[in-house]
Amino acid sequence: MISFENFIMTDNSPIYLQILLYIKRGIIAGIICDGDEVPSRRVLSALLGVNPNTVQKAYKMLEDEGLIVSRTGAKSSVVVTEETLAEIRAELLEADAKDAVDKLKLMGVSKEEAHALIERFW
Amino acid sequence: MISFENFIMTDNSPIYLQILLYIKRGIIAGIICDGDEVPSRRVLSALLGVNPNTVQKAYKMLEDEGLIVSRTGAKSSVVVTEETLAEIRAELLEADAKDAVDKLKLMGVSKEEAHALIERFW
DNA sequence: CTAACTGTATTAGTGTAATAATACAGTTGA
DNA sequence: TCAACTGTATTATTACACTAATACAGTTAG
Repeated sequence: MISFENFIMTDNSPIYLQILLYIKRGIIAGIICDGDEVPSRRVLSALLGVNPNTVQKAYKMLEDEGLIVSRTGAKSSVVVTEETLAEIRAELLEADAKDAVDKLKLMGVSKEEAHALIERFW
Repeated sequence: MISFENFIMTDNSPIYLQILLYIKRGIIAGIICDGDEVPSRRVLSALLGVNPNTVQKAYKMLEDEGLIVSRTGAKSSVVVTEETLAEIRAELLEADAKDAVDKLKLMGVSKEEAHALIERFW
């Protein structure tokens, strides 16, 4: 059963996307592995304090991407292959790094300062 | 007149917030300075391909934060004091760095890899 | 077996982002 | 002066995120 301990609700982006990204990042980190069970829609919605439909939307998108399998009545679990792992790693890790670099550059931060910021907030 | 050359529409966050943040980051970078004129609501909306009301919403929020001054009929311009500069710098620069660090950590990236990513995408 | 859980689906309602079309008041430069 | 710009405001409409309540079908552990 995968954990949502480190899940933090950030603003300005849809909750279903935050759930989706949290799971994808967990997969990239190797914390969430092939075969791991995800919490049921009802359980996770209660845990996060959101509507079951919101969780369902996130899970449905994950299923459409082939990252979880669901069947009526049974628990849903994670599916990770080498291909999908490489895909989402390229999709997220690089996107996040690029996004951060862009923002810092826009604020006139030098590369040295960027490294210092990494050190400071790590 | 401040420029929107480097403005890129990123998804999943409201356009009016993207406009607001673009201007704040420009102020932090020192590219947008006290007294600089901002494009009129109609001009900027045409430039970005969005509705004038969307720009107005961003400008209204900037005015509420004391970062621009507007008066009917005249052009609006930026107001930057040492205090507001320090405020938004702390608000944005640290938030962006912290956000990036959190995301990378969540993906199991090491501090060394993070530095490498900065180098790669700078 | 069956109760308690699963996933899935539907309908209705709320709030907000964004668009569209106007209107009006004030400023400014030629 | 006055036309062309400014800011500001209003109303209506669309789309989406989210909530709420409910229903039904299938699974699973005791």
